[in-house]
Amino acid sequence: MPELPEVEVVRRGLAEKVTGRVISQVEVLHPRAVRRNIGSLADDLLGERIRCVSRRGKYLWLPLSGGDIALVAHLGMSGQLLVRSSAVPDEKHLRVRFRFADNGPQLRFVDQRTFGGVMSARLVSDGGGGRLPDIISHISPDPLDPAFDEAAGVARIRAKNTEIKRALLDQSVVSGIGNIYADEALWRAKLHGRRLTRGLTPTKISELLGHAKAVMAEALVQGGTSFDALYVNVNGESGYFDRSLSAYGQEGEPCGHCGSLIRREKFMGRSSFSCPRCQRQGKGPRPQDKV
DNA sequence: CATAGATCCTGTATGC
DNA sequence: TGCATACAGGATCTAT
Repeated sequence: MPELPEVEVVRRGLAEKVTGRVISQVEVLHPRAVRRNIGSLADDLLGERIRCVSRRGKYLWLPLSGGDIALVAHLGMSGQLLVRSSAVPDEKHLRVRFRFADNGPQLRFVDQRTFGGVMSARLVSDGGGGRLPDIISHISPDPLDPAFDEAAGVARIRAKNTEIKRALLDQSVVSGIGNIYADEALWRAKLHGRRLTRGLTPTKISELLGHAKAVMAEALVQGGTSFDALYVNVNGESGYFDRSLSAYGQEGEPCGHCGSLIRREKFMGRSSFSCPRCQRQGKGPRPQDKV
């Protein structure tokens, strides 16, 4: 559920509440919530000061004062990063707790489904003057990144011989987009997710990326999207963008463009929502055809 | 190498 | 009422 706008809301909250603080204790309550560390999570983090909070796509990372290591977090489906006073009782699905040397509010990683996790990683060059954790070096820049190169993004999509929604959801092609915002961007571009990348003009793909950027920026202004209170900011509060969705979850509702009823289809083992009139699947070549 | 499908996980909703 | 099943789905692993 948390996609780029929701993760960015969390990033801003963390930047305000944990920047500059020194980690004094790491308590792992569920081993599955921690993976791919350099050494032990506690050994890598204890005594380190948090320099800032960075994000690429759906990944967050907190560079540490030592200079070469960061605390990395991914919320998965149901992960939450909460900043809570020690007086607040432990959440039912509390997985990892970070305490600080100032004895102020704790940082808690809470995750019902444990698809998410926290880990330590080495910082390496991102090839453009910045740094990012080595374990996410395969993740492409996201459309809200000031350094996002739209022409390069179009080229990466065109280089994939697959359906356009698959390409949009592939974080190594363009990051930050999940099932909700993919459906919203495709609806705005009047494209069916099964249309093939090879059958689309660079102009159309550029337009689609523009819609993805716009819809995620609009969602961010409203604090993100939430359906069931699983997604919350660091204070445990939900966003409001679900009231503004045009396609995702709107089965049977009239399309905002033409009034046809939004349909629901299975795609990649999950639900996709689209307008049967505005978003025609078309014919065109099949993915297995040679160029 | 690239792409596609299975898999992890648990709470909620639905059906019989 | 209670049990079984479907569903939510991002990223990783495995198979082709």
